Amino acid sequence: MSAQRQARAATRATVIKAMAHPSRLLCLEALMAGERCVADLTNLVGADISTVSKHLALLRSVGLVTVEKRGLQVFYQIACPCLGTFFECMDDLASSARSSKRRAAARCQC
Amino acid sequence: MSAQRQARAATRATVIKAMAHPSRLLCLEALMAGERCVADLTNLVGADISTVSKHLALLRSVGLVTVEKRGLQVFYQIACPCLGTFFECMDDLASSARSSKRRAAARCQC
DNA sequence: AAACTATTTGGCCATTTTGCCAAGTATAAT
DNA sequence: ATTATACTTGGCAAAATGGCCAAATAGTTT
Repeated sequence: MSAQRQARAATRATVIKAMAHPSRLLCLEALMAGERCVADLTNLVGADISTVSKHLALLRSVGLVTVEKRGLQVFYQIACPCLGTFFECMDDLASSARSSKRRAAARCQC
Repeated sequence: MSAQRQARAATRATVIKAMAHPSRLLCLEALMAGERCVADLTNLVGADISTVSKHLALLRSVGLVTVEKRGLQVFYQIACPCLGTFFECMDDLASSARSSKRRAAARCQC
């Protein structure tokens, strides 16, 4: 019974961990407006292209994005449109966590 | 302009990273059914109580859970009920990512 | 006040994650 | 065929995480 829960938690953690990085979130956010090639995302993130490529590979490995190669370029696209809602929710949480005294009433409304 | 995006991505990453661990997800899941004390969560997770305590402190630091001390015990409670929806979404993603050939059509519907 | 219970904190080591550079692969252009 | 372009992969050092034990803290009970 608990083994199943543990397994599910591990699976979820894999996906969530893949999102848990500023550069990867930046990519996901950009991709929500439409597909982008690696060079564009690299420019946006401001890191080495090899670094960004690895970040994207990770997102891909958990299914958060899909890939399509056209000519020399590789275009990445989000696979989970609902992320937008979730991100806003995280933003709300973050701001309430920042407020001087965090009280129970500050819970999110989503 | 981009500096603001970077900052927001960093903030989001902090919150999401806090969720990105099997034990912490297990705790969040349990807490969705109602508050729990550290001992209960420790029992559920199956790690040292000091380890679980640190996991909970992290969740608390980003505002994902709130705390209430009553007597000797400390009760943790989720601050963001919408997590349930999000987790299901992650589950869907994970299963489609697992399916033999991952195609664009396998995108989530949430 | 002493002993006990529930939880947190401090260290410390093992493991994982990041990021850059260099090298490799694939497709296109000359 | 060569050269160029767009990415990916391998390798390695630096930084961040995770987990246990021991010690400290806070609140209870005797």
